[in-house]
Amino acid sequence: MASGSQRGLQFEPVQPVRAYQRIVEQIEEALARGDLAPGQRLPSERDLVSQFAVSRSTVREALRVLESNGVVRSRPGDPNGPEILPFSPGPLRKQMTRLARVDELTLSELIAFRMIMDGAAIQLASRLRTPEQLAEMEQTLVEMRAAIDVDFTAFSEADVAFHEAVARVSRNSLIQTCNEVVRGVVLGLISDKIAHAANSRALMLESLQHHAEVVEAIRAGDGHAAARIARQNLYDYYASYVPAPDRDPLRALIED
Amino acid sequence: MASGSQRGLQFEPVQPVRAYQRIVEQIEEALARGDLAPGQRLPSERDLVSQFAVSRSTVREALRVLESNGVVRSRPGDPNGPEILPFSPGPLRKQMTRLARVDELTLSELIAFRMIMDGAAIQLASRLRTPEQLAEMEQTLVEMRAAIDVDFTAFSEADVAFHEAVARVSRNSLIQTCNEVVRGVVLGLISDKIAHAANSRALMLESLQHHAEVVEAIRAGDGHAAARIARQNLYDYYASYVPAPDRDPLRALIED
DNA sequence: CCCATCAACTGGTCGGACCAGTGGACTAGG
DNA sequence: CCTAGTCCACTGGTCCGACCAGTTGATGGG
Repeated sequence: MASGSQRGLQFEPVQPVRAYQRIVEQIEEALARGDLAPGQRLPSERDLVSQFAVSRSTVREALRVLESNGVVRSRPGDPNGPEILPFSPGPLRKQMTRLARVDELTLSELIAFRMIMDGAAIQLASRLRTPEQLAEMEQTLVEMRAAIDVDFTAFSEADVAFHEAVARVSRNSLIQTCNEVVRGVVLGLISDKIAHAANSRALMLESLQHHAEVVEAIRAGDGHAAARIARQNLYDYYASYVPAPDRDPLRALIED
Repeated sequence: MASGSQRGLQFEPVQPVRAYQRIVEQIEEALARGDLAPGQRLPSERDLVSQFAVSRSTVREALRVLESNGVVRSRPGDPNGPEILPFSPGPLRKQMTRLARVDELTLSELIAFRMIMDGAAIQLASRLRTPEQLAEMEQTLVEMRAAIDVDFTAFSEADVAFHEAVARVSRNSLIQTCNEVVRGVVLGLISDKIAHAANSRALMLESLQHHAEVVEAIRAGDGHAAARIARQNLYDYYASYVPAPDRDPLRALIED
């Protein structure tokens, strides 16, 4: 093809590379190469000024970007200079929260995502769990039961603890983070509605029952059943807040 | 509980909140509230200086952070001021890549995530697809077959097109984006290894065969089978790059 | 030997300055 | 009337110098 032969000298749109960006790149490269490791310190801003041969404003803009990406942390007065941080999922979480908060995202989509993630985590957990971890999960069940007589928020916290325990067992930090983020966003959207629910005690009891069944299936090592029950539980718990026409995809995730 | 009664006056560790951070927060809040929407413009830096009552350096540091998070874009000379950007998966992918590069995220975890997401997308697609969308998927299969005789990268591109078509049908943009991001990260990690694989043609043929089976299951409306085949395909495709002890959780996602 | 003092740094913020661009208004030419 | 060219107010990018509050480690007195 004629156009194919020209691919070699195709031009790319050129956007100006700003000075602070090249500083960020240099530091990130040094980090990728291993010349810079977590725990080490960067030279002070004024030293960086002379090393990079730019003004302090430029150095500071680069540092602010690195800081917001979780790469370094600056503390005023620290004579050792900015610290290289170990990698943390914090910024990833921030980005995912942003993604989940974009208004084009339906409550239905969020809950579908939770059903998928939570189901997968439980499926993995029923295969990978140790006896101690199983005991840990059962302990969170006890706490949930106790929380029913206290408060809805207490129950909600215990519920979160259960799901976090499961996510830990899945040994997949991506699942863990996604679950955490989506749960937070969903709760932010409808926590007020749930709190005002009339028959909350009945809901809590039913939810507890479902969770117990999940743990039972995990104990038996039946990941498939455990995941199905978990998804069903999420559906029962949230479906009433989802507009009826949007419930179809959720049901598609339950039926096998 | 005694400690429980004190929870009300528990103190939290306080770290200095810098001026530029509060600017970032205010703008992000306005965006979350909907007072600011993609496509709109921010006032010029000098206007922001007077609105926030801080210096231009501070405003600029805030803008640099927002810019590195993909929230705004500044162009020199633009009289309309910085532009609010629509959400882009770019920064998300950057963070995930960063984590993957330091083994904070295992290749095994990434692939497990892909198996989960892709499986779920296909399960949803087999329920929600229209006849036109089914035809669209079959079209991508044709392109994959044609690409086998061209190039591995061409095949890879066609494969991406297939998965994107499926993700679209799932009508869940969260799944869509997550899939896209993780796929990009995985490819960045092992694309070079795959390219050097000896029997790449055999692999491509096998992969095509699997994809065809998936489409067949989608046509039949058997979401469960379709998802299982898809996960199996991903496992066969990537397992050899995963350290043997890490393959156990992946297999847990295939067995039902 | 311990502890209070102090001075040399640190990062955070400010204000002003200059530059190379952009884009809209304005004007001369059709 | 419309078009094409010029021009200028304003944009963001960068630099400079200054001040402040805070930390830290050395210093010196008990």
